[in-house]
Amino acid sequence: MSNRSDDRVVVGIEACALRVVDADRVATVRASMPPEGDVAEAADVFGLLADPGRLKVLVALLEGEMCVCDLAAVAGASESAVSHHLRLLRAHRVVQVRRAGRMAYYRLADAHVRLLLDIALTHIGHAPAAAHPERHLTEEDVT
Amino acid sequence: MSNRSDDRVVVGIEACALRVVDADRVATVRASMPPEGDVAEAADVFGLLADPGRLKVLVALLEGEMCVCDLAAVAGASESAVSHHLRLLRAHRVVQVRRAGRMAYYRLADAHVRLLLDIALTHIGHAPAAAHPERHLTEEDVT
DNA sequence: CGATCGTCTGAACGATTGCTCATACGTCGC
DNA sequence: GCGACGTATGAGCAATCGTTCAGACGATCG
Repeated sequence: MSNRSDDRVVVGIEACALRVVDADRVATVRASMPPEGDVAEAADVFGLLADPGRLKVLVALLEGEMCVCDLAAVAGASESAVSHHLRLLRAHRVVQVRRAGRMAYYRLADAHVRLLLDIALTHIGHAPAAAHPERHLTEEDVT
Repeated sequence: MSNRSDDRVVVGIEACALRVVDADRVATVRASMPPEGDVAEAADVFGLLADPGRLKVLVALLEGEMCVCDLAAVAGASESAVSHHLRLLRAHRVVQVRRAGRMAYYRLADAHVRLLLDIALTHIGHAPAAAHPERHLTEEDVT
């Protein structure tokens, strides 16, 4: 599939023109890429799982429904912070609430998110311990 | 800060004391929760997938290795932005680079991330269209 | 050799995030 | 009724993120 690799092509498919090396491949992959909205939605869902506090809340909910204050205790966060998290998760239909008196019992409402959680936690345990760059970069890895 | 001694309990397991409703359950779930480091690591990985630009790059790499400029063309981002993203992904061992002359060909290096991508994209397509609250909240869902 | 290319990097800025604080709501006990 | 409770919300702030810009690096071409 090697088109002239010395013949750069300039494409202006969307907004800006970028040089590409393998125009055919770019076109193919571009075509097989899910629509912009779906990618954004997926990124959004991943974003919900990207916070340790929220993630702990969700992991706790894997075991069944819980009220806000217990979730806060499990996650080691303030009830206010947990409530904010639950609001976000509720807005994305990831959790569901059941009200009983003044209590609010939350539970996972998205099997697909539950699957993502299971996979992530399963694999993290026996992963090659990729690295723990808390937030800053710790690269220089490529040999 | 006194509490009822009948059912409410105050726990001070970690740093702050929080009121809990079901102390046994909190203890159980707390025990079954993966260690702090693992949760943080999982959150970190999800964070890598939480940006649309980065996600598009990774989805493109699902189909095989690509050079930076082609990835930029596919993702519709600047080559600099893509390079920054690839640096992050490299630091987390999510992608791997192969150098050929002045080109750099990247490819997915983490089967576990590939699985997460597959699942997310598969399910997003035929999800109940949870909602598209771009960034702001669009809740008022609980009946 | 110098010019150009593909890639990588650091600094800086704007946008977004997640927290705390204060407060408001509905529910329960007195 | 009143007060306490569990929860929900908004404002505000500090920290982080993702981008662009400018420039540097090694590799290749003439």
